[in-house]
Amino acid sequence: MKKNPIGTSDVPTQVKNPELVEQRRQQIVEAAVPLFIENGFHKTTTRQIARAAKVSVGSMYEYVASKEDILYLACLSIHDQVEQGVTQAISRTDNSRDILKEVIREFFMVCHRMSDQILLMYQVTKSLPQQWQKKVLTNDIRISDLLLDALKKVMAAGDLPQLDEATGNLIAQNITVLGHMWTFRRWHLASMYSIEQYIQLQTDFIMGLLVK
Amino acid sequence: MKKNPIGTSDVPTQVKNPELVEQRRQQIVEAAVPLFIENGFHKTTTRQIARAAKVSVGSMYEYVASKEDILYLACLSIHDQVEQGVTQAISRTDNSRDILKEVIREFFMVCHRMSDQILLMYQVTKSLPQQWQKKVLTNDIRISDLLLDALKKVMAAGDLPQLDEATGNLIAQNITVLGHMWTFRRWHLASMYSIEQYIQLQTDFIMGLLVK
DNA sequence: ACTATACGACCGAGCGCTCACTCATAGACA
DNA sequence: TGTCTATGAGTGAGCGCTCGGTCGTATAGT
Repeated sequence: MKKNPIGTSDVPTQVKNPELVEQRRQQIVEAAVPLFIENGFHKTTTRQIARAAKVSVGSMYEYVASKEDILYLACLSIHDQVEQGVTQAISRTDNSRDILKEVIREFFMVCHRMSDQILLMYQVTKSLPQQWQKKVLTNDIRISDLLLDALKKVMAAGDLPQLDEATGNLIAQNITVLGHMWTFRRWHLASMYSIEQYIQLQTDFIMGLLVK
Repeated sequence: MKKNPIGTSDVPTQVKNPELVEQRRQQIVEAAVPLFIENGFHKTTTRQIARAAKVSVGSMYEYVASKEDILYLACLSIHDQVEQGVTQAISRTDNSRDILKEVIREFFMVCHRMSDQILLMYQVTKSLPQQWQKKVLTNDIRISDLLLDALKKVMAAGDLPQLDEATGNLIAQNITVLGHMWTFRRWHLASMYSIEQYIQLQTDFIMGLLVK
């Protein structure tokens, strides 16, 4: 089930050989993402990307129809990494007690590691062609759904009160966003808390332990 | 204490008359913000802004040194509106019981009203000149501090357990971010909850009523 | 009251340049 | 020889910003 989002995507290419497409696109995206993070999407030029990817401009455009395509591929790739990180983390903690707390911790650590990339997504989603915006947003929600699964497991085990669908869903999304918060408020948060403290406090907050 | 952030700012101008600067800049910003929201900062041209503001390009550049200046002024203006909304809301609920809940509701309603603008800020902050990025981020934190004040009032009234500084601060920031969440996940959230339901559920969540 | 001078806001054609994208050609491999 | 991939100089559309100049009004001089 190693479905790769870059090769099999809805982005057209001139090149016949699928493995080559796969490989070159990875090359391009891996070069582009740091540039986007550093300079932003709009200030990054296609020449820069090509140079960093060690491909010629012309060649690059064999694998991609526009600069925006690269951005889209980058979003897919980032999302894929986050999702992998989360699923791995979840499977790793599957049979422990306190699954939820563990999952929160692991998810937050993923956010911590991928801080810059997640932040990038917040900035650029609106710059994508309409048709892809929705796709990227939907992807984002898939992550929340993974957390929701964990939450449901805990509920099923009877360690939590039964919550209705709407409430459970919201909590899952809250966890996601509080993880992201560490990325887009990092500048300020990190001056007050270490990532460990942050996780600790937020976990307590989520579990409803802080107030009352 | 009607300190206006646009006229008295650190953005240089060629024009001598301060009131005129004030007025024209407002004109420009009011024209620019909807364009930025609709097309993004980079895809909006200076000509478009000038046209929408009913000023000539040349004239516009008498009040502003660069396109980025306009973005900065826009950020200041948006922040100012949010802050005003929040302070007004707080003063309005000052002597009621359940201050915190009221403040949360009012803040969330501000986020609801200013959805597009807040979303814009998330996208563009990184496009600002370094020197102003920090300023904008710091502004953002001032809002959290307003919420923190409300929280402290409640704690002082004994209606909440005493929380240490670090914890209280985090809760205030969480409230802020959960408000913002309604703006950048609105597309998905609004399909499940009305703003009223959202406020209700999030308030319960924040007050620690949902879990356990 | 009339003219001369100065001032400062306003204007918009156009300059200089950047950058996404193309295409004619070359190379690799079967 | 024919097919697929690689190349990078070239192109032109479009952009932010400038600058020489106009015009309305205030002030000074007579």
